[in-house]
Amino acid sequence: MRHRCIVALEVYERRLRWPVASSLPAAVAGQRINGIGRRAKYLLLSLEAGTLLIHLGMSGNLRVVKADEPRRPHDHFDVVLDSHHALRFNDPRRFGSLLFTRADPARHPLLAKLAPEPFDAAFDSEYLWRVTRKRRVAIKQLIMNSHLVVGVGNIYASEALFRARIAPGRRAASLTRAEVAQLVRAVRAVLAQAIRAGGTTLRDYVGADGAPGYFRQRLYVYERGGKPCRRCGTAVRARTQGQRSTYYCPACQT
DNA sequence: ACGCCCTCCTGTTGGC
DNA sequence: TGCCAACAGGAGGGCG
Repeated sequence: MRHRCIVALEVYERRLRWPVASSLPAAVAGQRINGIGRRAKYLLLSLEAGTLLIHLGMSGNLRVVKADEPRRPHDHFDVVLDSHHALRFNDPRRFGSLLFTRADPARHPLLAKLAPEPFDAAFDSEYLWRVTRKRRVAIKQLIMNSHLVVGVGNIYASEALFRARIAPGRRAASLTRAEVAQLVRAVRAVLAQAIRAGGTTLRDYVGADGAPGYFRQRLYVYERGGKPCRRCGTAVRARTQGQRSTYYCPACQT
């Protein structure tokens, strides 16, 4: 992928989370991929003239396929490479996005205000302590706020809080210093383990090679409502917070 | 600045 | 079996 040239960008469906700019194929055709990066959940393909930003949304996936592989329903664009392969984006719900910027991608409006990465030194317990003070919002919703910390989606928010033994409905400001420190460690641990397992396949998620992620087998609470807690045996509870499902153990998490 | 709620879209699941 | 509502991995935006 890296150092490959983009032969063409073929867009089959422009109606993604943000409409795909019609100028995009011409802007990236013939460009070399100088580097591949990531910021929060945006994939960054660094080209000579700018940067392609790809977001998978909830149901998107990106796979490397042979360029002549027949298209399937919900295949929305192909980044065709000079290796006779294509980076193919499929997304039934079309919550994903494809953007291009000629400027520093960090200054793109969608990236400029993003919080530190969980593995950055800047995301430490002092930082989380500071941003949780005076916040009335529930801690689970706070750690899913990408303006405060990025990368923590609905699954990992429940899992991190379980591991930190903090009830998801607690107001952020009620956390003690010790709990904040524990939560920073838990967020990092959960994400590190999930990455190692290849992610979490609930239904149809696959990686670029088509393989599912195996972290689902290691989930302690997510999607386990009514089942016994893996630590204490108490029935795991399900509830809704901010229109998202939340799972927790009422005994382990306080 | 903050918190709450809505929205985009399609596919699957579960209840009746 | 069929129908329909609820729900699903994200996150920007509007409003009070």
